[in-house]
Amino acid sequence: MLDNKKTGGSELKEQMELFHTKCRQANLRITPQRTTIYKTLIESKDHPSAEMLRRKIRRNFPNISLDTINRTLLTLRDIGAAYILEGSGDPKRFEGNLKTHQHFKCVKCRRIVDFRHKPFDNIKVPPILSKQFTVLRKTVYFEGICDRCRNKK
Amino acid sequence: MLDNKKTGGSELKEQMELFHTKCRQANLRITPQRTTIYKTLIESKDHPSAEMLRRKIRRNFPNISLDTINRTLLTLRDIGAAYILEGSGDPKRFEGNLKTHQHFKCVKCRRIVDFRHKPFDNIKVPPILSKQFTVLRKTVYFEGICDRCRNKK
DNA sequence: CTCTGTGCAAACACTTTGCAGCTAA
DNA sequence: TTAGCTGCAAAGTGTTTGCACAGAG
Repeated sequence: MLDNKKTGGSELKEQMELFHTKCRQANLRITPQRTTIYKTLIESKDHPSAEMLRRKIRRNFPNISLDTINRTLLTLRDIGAAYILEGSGDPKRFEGNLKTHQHFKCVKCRRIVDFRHKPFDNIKVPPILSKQFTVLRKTVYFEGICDRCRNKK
Repeated sequence: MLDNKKTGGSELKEQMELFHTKCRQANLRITPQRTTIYKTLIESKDHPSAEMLRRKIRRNFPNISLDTINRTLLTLRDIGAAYILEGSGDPKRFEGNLKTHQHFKCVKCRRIVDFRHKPFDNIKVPPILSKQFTVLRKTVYFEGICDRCRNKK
């Protein structure tokens, strides 16, 4: 992370215990695979895909299968221990409206709703970014459950 | 779009002319397929995927192929007439760090960089959204070219 | 002992690529 | 005429699913 303070070394152990508690609460078994996958994920600073994780994990755990990693990552998301940053697996969705606006996406039905909230129109690129990168697009993004899906069940 | 003003009816014609100009500037031919795809895209309020567009277009243009739609959409993006909102086609990328922070993504190498800009930590959900939807995640997101890729060429 | 998790293989969905024929300019 | 575009088919990549066995609780 840009501009990051060092995180204490014993924090990891703490986080793993917290994770195991979370698993028990969700009635999930604590398996070596699950533990390794979670540990490798939170130690990774590169927002890994399943395949990227597999490469790291296989050094110590040669027989782990990609399916297990995929399934486990989705499980982690379901219990709120991780989230998907990028790449829905769903098809690409295109926007042709170039006027500044923002988006809300329903995680259930995948509907994407445009909205316009003027205070978001002119968010500034923080200097820490513009110093290093060329920013081409900036946006404020919300995700959740839409009215239709909430009313369904 | 939530909270939208009506757009004038003749705006479409204007936009199509602008598009054709853009094509000529980019040395792209103006084909019936391209015209239809662009027109259908900007008339769609649902951020369509290639497949969703195909269904709409096939009513009037039964023989259009999905590949053409896919290719054309990428072309539209390349000339800046559209952009990809969602679904990179790339594998899912996971985040295990649940502390509030923001992301920058390089569109060339797909590197995702964390950063922290405190003013973004507590963006408020606009009432127009919270009235209708349950917001689970909110974030400020930047996209562009990272230092490494810029220095490469 | 029981029931969830894992690994394997197959199925699936989406996207990309190569190529021959077509067409806008 | 000729470069770029389209449609088709095949290949490629990532994800999901069904099933039998293994292992956590």
